[in-house]
Amino acid sequence: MKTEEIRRSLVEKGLKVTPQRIAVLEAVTILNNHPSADHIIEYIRKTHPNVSTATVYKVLDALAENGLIKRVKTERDIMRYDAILDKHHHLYCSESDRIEDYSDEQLDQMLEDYFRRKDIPGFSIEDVKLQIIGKFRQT
Amino acid sequence: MKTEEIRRSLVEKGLKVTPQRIAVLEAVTILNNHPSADHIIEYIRKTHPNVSTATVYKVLDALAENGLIKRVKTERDIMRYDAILDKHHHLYCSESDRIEDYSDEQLDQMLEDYFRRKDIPGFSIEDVKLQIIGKFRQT
DNA sequence: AAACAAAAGAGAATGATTCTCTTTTAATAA
DNA sequence: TTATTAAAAGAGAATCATTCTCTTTTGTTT
Ligand SMILES: [Mn+2]
Ligand SMILES: [Mn+2]
Ligand SMILES: [Zn+2]
Ligand SMILES: [Zn+2]
Repeated sequence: MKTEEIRRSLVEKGLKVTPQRIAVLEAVTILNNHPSADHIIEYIRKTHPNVSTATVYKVLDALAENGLIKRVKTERDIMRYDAILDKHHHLYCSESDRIEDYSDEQLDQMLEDYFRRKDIPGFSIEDVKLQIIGKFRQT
Repeated sequence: MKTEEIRRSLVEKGLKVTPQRIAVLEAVTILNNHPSADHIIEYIRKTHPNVSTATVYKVLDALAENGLIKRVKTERDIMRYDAILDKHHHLYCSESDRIEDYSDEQLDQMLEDYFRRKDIPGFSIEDVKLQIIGKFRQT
């Protein structure tokens, strides 16, 4: 995502264009391994040494609220972030913090079909998330 | 789960039988709405006023490590616990902290079949968890 | 250029959980 | 039954990701 594109997407959402927001959105895009706030702060500070921790959290919130990034839940007490907005699932490593993307339209289709037919009494489904936990082979 | 049964299951796992462990395991069983550590502490203190917070956390860890209870992850920064050990999924309310059990053998079978056929390159699956998010109708 | 709401910065606060250290206790052996 | 001892409990401090509060700065609009 080029800087110009980032500017445009911020304006589009009615968000003020600030260097901090640009930097954070760039960081999440470039650090494409579902970075944590800490990762993002570390990365950003190389070029913007004075960015405050609180600002990064506030920016991440604003971006997530406005659908410019997604939050990725983990087993730990640490939120991770994702610049990929298309529907996809995640492969979680059971022995490290690695999280990889997993897109599978056939699977999504199957689940959608299944839950369209199958009614859960007293409950209306909004979203079905899959956490696929396992081990990555070799590197 | 009767107290005697609890004693037996602790012994079976090689865990010392302590009043605190019995109380916590009883609490998780009786508070059958996937209680948090806080809920459990509150409940236990009615009859065991001197139980320490740290002890409850340590007991919950020990019970979970030994498969006597299960951890239930939430969207929040709060762990919940489950005395039901059979395979089941959870329905998460998108507007409250309510979590209900959802068992669906047909679904499990479908997913198992799917992932037995479908290989994810470089990844070996250990577990597939489903988070079903939505709204409970009426109460 | 001025005005102003929104955003950033600094640092304290929060809160679930973990840690450290001391005391107690359940299990086992004598 | 009593003594031994490793494991567990208790108390309270520490941790640490995240949030909050308050002040200062800045992006956007006139
Ligand atoms: Mn925490
Ligand atoms: Mn927290
Ligand atoms: Zn992703
Ligand atoms: Zn359950």
